[in-house]
Amino acid sequence: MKVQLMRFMTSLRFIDAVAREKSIRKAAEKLAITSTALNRRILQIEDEIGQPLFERLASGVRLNTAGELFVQHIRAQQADLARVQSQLADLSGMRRGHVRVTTGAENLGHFLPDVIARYRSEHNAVTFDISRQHGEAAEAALASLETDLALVFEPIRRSDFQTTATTRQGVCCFMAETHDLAQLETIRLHHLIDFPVILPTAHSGVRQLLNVGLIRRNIKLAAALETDSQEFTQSYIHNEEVIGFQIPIGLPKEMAGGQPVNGLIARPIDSKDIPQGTLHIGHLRGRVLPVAVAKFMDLMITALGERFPKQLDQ
Amino acid sequence: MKVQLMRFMTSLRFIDAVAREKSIRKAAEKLAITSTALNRRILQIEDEIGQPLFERLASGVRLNTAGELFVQHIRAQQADLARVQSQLADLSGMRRGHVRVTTGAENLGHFLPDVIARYRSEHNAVTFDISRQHGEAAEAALASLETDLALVFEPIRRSDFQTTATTRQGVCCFMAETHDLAQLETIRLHHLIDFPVILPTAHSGVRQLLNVGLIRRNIKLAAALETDSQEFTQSYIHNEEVIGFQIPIGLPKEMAGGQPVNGLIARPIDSKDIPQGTLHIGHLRGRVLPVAVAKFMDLMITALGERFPKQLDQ
DNA sequence: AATGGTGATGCGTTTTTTGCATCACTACTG
DNA sequence: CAGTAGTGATGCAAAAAACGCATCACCATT
Repeated sequence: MKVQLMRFMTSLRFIDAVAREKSIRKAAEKLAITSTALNRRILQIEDEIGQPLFERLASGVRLNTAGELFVQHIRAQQADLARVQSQLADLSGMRRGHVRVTTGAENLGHFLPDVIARYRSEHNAVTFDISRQHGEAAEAALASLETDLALVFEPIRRSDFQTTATTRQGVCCFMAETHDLAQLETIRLHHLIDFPVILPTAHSGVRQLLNVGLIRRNIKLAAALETDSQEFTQSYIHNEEVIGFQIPIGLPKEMAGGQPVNGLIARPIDSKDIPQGTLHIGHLRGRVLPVAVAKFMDLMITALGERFPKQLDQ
Repeated sequence: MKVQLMRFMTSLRFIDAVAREKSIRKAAEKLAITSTALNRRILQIEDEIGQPLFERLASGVRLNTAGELFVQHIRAQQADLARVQSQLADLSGMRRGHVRVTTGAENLGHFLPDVIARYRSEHNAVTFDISRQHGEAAEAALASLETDLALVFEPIRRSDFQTTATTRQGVCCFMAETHDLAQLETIRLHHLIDFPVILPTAHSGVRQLLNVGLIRRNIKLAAALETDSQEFTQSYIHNEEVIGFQIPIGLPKEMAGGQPVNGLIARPIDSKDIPQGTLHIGHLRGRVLPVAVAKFMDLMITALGERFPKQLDQ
């Protein structure tokens, strides 16, 4: 499907590209034009604005204060144009659109793929961008309009993050079903002592919750590895009997329910040891979301409610 | 003196112009280009959008639903660009900008001229557009981004009108200082019976307040004339001893204080007969105002507070 | 001093936009 | 019912704008 690209936006898109690449020549290459053409477009806009938008350095260019303001305007403008296009598509019955979601690692394994497949089965002209960013970066991506929706697990830092739904999630361990601890219904932190574990990376919400519990109970774990790749953790467990950590939404449905899947099994950690965390779905406060984005968000919330009927808050 | 006109906005401005003129040829004339050039620009945009924005009629064109949406986007975009330009001017110390104010007739005589003169004495690179519209039309002008600020005297109808300050205003009569009623400190409605009056037009806030009182007291006035021109009323009073109506903000300061000015004198109507009305200063809810606009609004509120310290609400 | 990177600029070429003339259509009018 | 005056659409040639090449000037690093 060939996307029509609003020619009246060309100069603005170019400026945005240069701002991102911090170099006219590099941006020109990405945009498939010559650096001279791009350079002159920028000079022309700067002339119309009445002041420069970029500082010229030996190594390229950098936005100055005016440029920051203007690029912010450009992005807002692009986002609003996307919203309008989405509305237009909606009223002509085409159900086109584009949705950009930023999420932590937890939701990449099962939740998001499921929801997106479900959404696209009804609206297959809607396309998606999924990017993986932890908490603060995800919120920044919202603010700079680089993404439309964010799923953030603990904590929310910025006031311009508008939460539309949350669900409480307790941390689980998962391990080979032959592991000693697999016998227990619920795991206490002290059980984990001396078993090797794979920890999520430091800036993930799961790790931060873990840390709270470990400090409170004054427990040190034998961290064999540190990664935020759930895939890696899962396949590594087949090689060495380590314990991984995850929240229920990051596990297959049956595993979250306590059943073994592919030789792996999950067990909840006692909430007396580790408090439950909150998974937030939200967008930039004050934005009017494109139709496709709003509908996808609704579906995510519905799906969340189906999986966690008791924990969902709207 | 609009020098450089953001070329990247040209097509959008053109569409806006056609939407306003409801005719490609008429818009083309205003824009000083040929109708063919304008026509093709519109066809091109419609092609990029993927659907027509205008219905073609024998008498010209009219926006369709998609067009309405898109033009709304264009106006929002223009307003935001103005805001950014204003901010850029602000940070380069130029204090440029443009402010569009819509107001009822009350404020055109003294209040707005005074405030604008005061503002421009400090920021003479800021330009103004003053347009005169009663209540509902003023609010619609805000919503369609045709104006930045509105001063509306009674009542506010739309929920997207964001009030930033209000002041209570009681209706006054004004007349020749030789008029019989000029003796009274306060005027009751029944005093007015049998004196000829000049009424404000039906859709003005003052007239509507008057009507409330007249109906309540079951009084009919001898309306010699109906006009919303304060100028006309004032000069007519010199020819025939009629009584006019106005709120304090529409009168010279001394006159509002009870002093005669140029042979005219004002007297308040008893608030038992006619309730006080509310003058609202406001803008479109959710808009981030350009720097120049926001500062001008602040000054208006300050000036309002100076003239009516007790009645001001913020 | 040499090198490899950056953005700016003169100039001829290509692409886009514009204006003129004209068509096709519709509403109104005598 | 024919005539007229208005509308938007389109083919084609001219004008304007954007583009690409070659090159300059500048700066940091080697």
